[in-house]
Amino acid sequence: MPRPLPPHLMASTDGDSDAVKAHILDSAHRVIVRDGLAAASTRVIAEEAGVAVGTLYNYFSDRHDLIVAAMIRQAHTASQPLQAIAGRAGRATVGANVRRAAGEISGVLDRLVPLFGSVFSDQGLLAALRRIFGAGSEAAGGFDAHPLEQYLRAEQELGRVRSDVDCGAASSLILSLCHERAFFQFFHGTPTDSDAMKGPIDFICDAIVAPETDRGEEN
Amino acid sequence: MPRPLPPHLMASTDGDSDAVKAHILDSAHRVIVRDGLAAASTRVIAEEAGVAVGTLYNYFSDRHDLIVAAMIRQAHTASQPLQAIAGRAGRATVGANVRRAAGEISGVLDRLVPLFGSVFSDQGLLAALRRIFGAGSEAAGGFDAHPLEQYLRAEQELGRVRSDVDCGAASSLILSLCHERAFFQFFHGTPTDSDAMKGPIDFICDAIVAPETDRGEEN
Amino acid sequence: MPRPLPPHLMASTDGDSDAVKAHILDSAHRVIVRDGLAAASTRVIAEEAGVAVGTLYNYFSDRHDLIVAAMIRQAHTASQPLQAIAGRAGRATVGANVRRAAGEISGVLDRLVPLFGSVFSDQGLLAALRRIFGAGSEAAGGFDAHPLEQYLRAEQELGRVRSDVDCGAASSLILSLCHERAFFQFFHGTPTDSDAMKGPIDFICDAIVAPETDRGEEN
Amino acid sequence: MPRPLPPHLMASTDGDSDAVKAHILDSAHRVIVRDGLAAASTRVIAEEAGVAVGTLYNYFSDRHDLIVAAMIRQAHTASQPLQAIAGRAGRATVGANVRRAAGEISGVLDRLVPLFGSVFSDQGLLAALRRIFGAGSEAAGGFDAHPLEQYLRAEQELGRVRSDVDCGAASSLILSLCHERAFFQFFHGTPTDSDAMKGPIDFICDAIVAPETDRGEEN
DNA sequence: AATGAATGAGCCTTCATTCAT
DNA sequence: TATGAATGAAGGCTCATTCAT
Repeated sequence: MPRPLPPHLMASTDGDSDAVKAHILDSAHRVIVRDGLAAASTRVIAEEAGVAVGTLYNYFSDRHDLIVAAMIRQAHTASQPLQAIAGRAGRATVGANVRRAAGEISGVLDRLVPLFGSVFSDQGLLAALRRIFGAGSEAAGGFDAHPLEQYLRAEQELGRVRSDVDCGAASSLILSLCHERAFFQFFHGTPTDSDAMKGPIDFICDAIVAPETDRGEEN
Repeated sequence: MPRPLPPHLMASTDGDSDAVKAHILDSAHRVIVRDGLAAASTRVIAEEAGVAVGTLYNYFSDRHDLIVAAMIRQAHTASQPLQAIAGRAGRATVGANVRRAAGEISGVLDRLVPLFGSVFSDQGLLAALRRIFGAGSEAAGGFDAHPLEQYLRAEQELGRVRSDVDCGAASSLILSLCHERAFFQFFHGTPTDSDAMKGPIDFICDAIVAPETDRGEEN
Repeated sequence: MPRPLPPHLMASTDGDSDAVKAHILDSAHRVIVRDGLAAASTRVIAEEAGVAVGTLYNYFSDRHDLIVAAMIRQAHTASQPLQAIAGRAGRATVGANVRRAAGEISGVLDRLVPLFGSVFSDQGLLAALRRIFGAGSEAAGGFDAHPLEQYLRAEQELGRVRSDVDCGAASSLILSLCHERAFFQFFHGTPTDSDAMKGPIDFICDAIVAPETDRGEEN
Repeated sequence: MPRPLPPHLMASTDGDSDAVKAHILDSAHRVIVRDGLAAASTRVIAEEAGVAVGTLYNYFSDRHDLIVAAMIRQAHTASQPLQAIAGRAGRATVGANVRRAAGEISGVLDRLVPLFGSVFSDQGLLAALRRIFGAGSEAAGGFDAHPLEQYLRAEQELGRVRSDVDCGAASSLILSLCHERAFFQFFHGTPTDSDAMKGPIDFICDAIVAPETDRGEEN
């Protein structure tokens, strides 16, 4: 009854303990997104991962631990690419950059919302995540809100965003919008109308873009 | 030997079937908000309602049905007062009205988010709600987004909101913001800094208020 | 899936809740004595009782509670008849009465030792029983050691037991002997040689019986 | 790649297979006494011994085998010193020797009872021990009852124990008493009142000591 | 002859649901 | 129509055991 990992897993992880752990976390993530947290039993997660139930406990102290780890892992890996947003100041146009950022943020949230949405049903899980994310400025999705705000401030210094604009406010509005859209999409189970965010984003761009710079080139 | 309802319930419902149903739904709501959906077992709900477990099945076909009904009921009763927003056009100032509306909407969402948040952990529940709310314009919170938009349009007709403003967009941004704030508050378990929304709301007000009308009185 | 109790149980308990509880406790007792505490899983106990596993939890808060209750019940019902020992002073001969008491006590211990012996393997159970039996004079078997001592004192007053005898000591020795014999019997799994206790009991009788009274009739 | 034993074990056992075996058995014994048989899992025993779980199986065929061996080992080593009792005949006084022996036997039983008590919860274990101890005169504690009886017989030959005394009976009573006290102490979890056995032991001494010899010096 | 990850049966417990009363 | 005991599937978790290294 002991056996090494099943061949397919052995092949993809090369027996590396961290790789197996990551594989299990990804399996858990898949199950939660597909069937909901309530259906993410240890048995189902183990099946999805192609290991025995007991094996899970060689890597995590209990289900709770596993679920939390899966969420954190996704939050980190998914939001990683957003760091690039801050560095685009001065290139292309502000409007284009903001729209692109909104699209990227939405993509990230489409992956995180189904995961973190589940958390609200379980007080224990919620408490654990609260502890982990602390009272900092981290968003519920686990990603840092700043790259977009940083970008806007940089553009403001370059004179492409009006000097009287509250960049934090603008950033918050865009993020809220993306968040909301992701929740709606998950709630409805169907892809959002591709330009559902167009109106609101235009509204914000119109309000922040400095007159001389982008006028005329913006949509 | 069909006993009557327990005295206290008999007193408050007068034996009316709908009143008993409402009482059970409110009990379920209380349990979900207090302990999370995962802890809202039939036994706990029955205890909260002061009836026997079996009694629940005289009013609802199963737990699923009961939970969904409790959510819908809350969504309706809680968002009811928001209808008043639309009728305030022309009174006070646009800025004041918008801020007041944002406050009211936040209050409603503070009650709905803990309830609807739970839904994402259970695909079955989610599917049921999707069916009920349809693909319409209803917000995830289950309340209609329109009163605020209607208000803004009315002000636009009165000339107190700039004619080039996309009222739908502005309304969406405000609602997203309120939604986000409510989620954060629930996620962190602590009341949000009272003026966390101030910056973003100011941003929007500045962008929509018509120059001649409110200038000077607005912050 | 609800069903009333199975017919045979319904017949013997008449649906009385206490009777069902007692039936379950007796089933648990049977299992523990037959297979050992380690094998007394909820599933096995439920099977022995002819009910579903879940039913156990309608009567006991958990397995621990059930096991402890089964032990206490046995201790009480089994040791009940020993109270009669104290009242036999002055009848028959002291030797006969002591031998009879030893036999009765042995009979009781034969039933209790297999039950209470198990307790030493489980610190939690042991702690629970310690709490229940307190630090009083109650014997490990849960029965009060006194009836025999009371009997000896009564005989001493009647002059049939020598006035210089320490009745408490004599009683302790007899009880220890019975206890030991019961442990041995259970340990070896075979009935003890019927007069294994004869020598030691004779020893004690010789030492306590007052000369004039029993001499000649005693062995 | 059969690694060597961990350094600390290598140091204390010198790699000797029997020494390692003894070390493991002692570790098992410590765990059983400290936490109870139920808590003596292979993992815990291995940790206590400072070896890997798998290593246990290089020395014992299974957990059962290990536990039984640990018990036997303790029974032997612990009761070893009792052999000295038999050789004290003629020295000091009978009363003093008997009391000393009782104290020594109690000390041994205080160590064995927590170990053997566990055995009654597991029919398989019990059966194994029954097989090993056979139906001989070996006590449940696993120690030979004879040294004390031998001592008494020797004193009888020396005339210091009355010639009409049944030495086997007296020995049995003393052993039973010690046994009982050890069980009580373990059951209650607190050290027994130091002279709880005084009365009964006095009772026996009074009954066996030959008049001329010890009279006057005995307490 | 050491290691410890993998295994899966089995344990205790909870839960939605039913139905005799 | 109110009740709540009975049910058994399912959940989380532990454990003795094996075997590739």
